[in-house]
Amino acid sequence: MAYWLFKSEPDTWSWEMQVKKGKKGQEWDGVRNYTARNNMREMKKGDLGFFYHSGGERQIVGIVEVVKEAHPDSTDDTGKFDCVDIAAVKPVPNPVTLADVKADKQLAEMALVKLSRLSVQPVTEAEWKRVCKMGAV
DNA sequence: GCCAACGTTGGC
DNA sequence: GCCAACGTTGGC
Repeated sequence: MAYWLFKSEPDTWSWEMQVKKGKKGQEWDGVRNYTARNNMREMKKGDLGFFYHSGGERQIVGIVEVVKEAHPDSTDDTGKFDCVDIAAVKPVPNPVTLADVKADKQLAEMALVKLSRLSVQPVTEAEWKRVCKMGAV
């Protein structure tokens, strides 16, 4: 089991929109970055991820599950990019903000801090547990 | 709205 | 294959 973090501008694709898609989930399409694509290719069905709102909110608001492994991105006409399908699992009762992550010594090495521009990031098991604890999951 | 970080593109 | 120019992202 691996853990990930999906970033999105809430104006473009929000947690609320993700929840409305239910258990069937939704293609995480539109990614045009090779590192992010490669991360998605590593994902297995059943892997879990955080759902992070960038922009004005900057906080982890929910937990998602990979429901379909990497396949060609239907919105990409170059054939270079893949995406996975993810479904909302449950909200984070106490959203963990970027400031919270930065202020926590155990999370200082998180990709969210170190690789702030990467839209699909790996999360270690230790980081996962720590954020879940902070978020009262 | 600015700016730093960084990925991508294109000329050589 | 290198590197400068450029565009985009995202935090502040």
